[in-house]
Amino acid sequence: MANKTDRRRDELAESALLTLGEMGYARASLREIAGNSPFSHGVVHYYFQDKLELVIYSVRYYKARCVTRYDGVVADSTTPDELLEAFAAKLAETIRDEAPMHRLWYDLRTQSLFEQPLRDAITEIDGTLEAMIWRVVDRYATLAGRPPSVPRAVAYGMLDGLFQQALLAHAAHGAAALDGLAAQIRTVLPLLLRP
Amino acid sequence: MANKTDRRRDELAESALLTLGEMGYARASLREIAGNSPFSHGVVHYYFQDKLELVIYSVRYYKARCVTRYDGVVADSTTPDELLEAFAAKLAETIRDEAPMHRLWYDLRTQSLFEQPLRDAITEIDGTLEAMIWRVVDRYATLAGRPPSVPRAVAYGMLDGLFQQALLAHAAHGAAALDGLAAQIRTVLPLLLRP
DNA sequence: GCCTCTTCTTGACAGTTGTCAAGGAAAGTT
DNA sequence: AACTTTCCTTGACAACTGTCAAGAAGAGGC
Repeated sequence: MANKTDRRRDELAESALLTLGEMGYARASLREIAGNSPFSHGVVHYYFQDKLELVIYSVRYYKARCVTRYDGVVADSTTPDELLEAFAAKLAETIRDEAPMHRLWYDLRTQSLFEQPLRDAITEIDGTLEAMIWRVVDRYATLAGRPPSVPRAVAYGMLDGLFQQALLAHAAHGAAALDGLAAQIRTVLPLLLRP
Repeated sequence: MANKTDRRRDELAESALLTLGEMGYARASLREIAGNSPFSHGVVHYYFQDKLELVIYSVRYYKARCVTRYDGVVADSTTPDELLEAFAAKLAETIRDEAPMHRLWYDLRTQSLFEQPLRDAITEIDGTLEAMIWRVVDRYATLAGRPPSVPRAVAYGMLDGLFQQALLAHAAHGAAALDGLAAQIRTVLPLLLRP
């Protein structure tokens, strides 16, 4: 019973993510979201109290899957350079394949600066992303036999900034920007280890 | 004549920035913007063609002033450490004093991922911010007598990412986050120079 | 005073939004 | 088969949006 309800919620979340990724948080109306789903617009209020609740549920639903994106890279790499290359490739790949989801994430994170109701959920998810990145950096340090030179928050802030710039460049200049990102990662990751 | 018109445009921009910084791009209506100005809501279309034109004009108006924010730091510092401390302090200060303007900037930059009409203006302004940051890093390198270890775009992406995280932390946990930012800058800036 | 051009206000327009209530359809239970 | 509960659609609501046209208010020249 709760199972079936959650199934529907997930289904709605999946449709919502499509629309949200295409239009952004502000311009994605419930009617548009429902239009990209097998249901009508009224059903949203049967499964969610708010537009906000739907949005938060949806982004949680997405991020829950994507925080494991680099775990394979971490597990499979046996040398620092191999990890670095695999990580850089994966970063570029996800911009290429999931740009709408990433811009949605940055959209919501920025909206959380204006709407408190979003803040807690966003802060929590951002923390899981930081942990995800730190697993990569930490493994990279282990493989290199050198300790990290920066704390978790710094590693995440730096790499997230580069990722965001790459996303912007990808939107502006197309796929060529992705090569730039890989090069940047090759420059930056070694700086995150003590010499 | 063109002078008086531009005067009014600036006046409207100033009011618009107040409202935009408070509500964000999506929820700041022209009526609300005009309500925080000495004029009525119709006047916007006398001086601007669009809401978009007003918003772009406004953010340009603001950023034109604020890209010189660190020029004093660059000009007055005589040692690497002095520059570093002054830069870190200035970063924290502007989050404390101008948080609404910064969240507006990130809001617009993210919206440019969804609305092409915004993209060119945003890309151009982002370039001036990159140049602003590079003037700091370049001067830091000169004072230290060591060359930078990363290109412009990397320096900007990294520092912008840290700044954004600090802005988020400031919104979530208050002014305490600003000390963290200063500490992070002390950690990161030296990494941007070749050993 | 009269006329003209600029500046600004008012009021309306068509469209969209989140929300919700009323009731139909479907599924499950007895 | 009758009844109950769950699920979903439809249609309406009040509020809000960007835009624009009509005309008032003001400034300046004659």
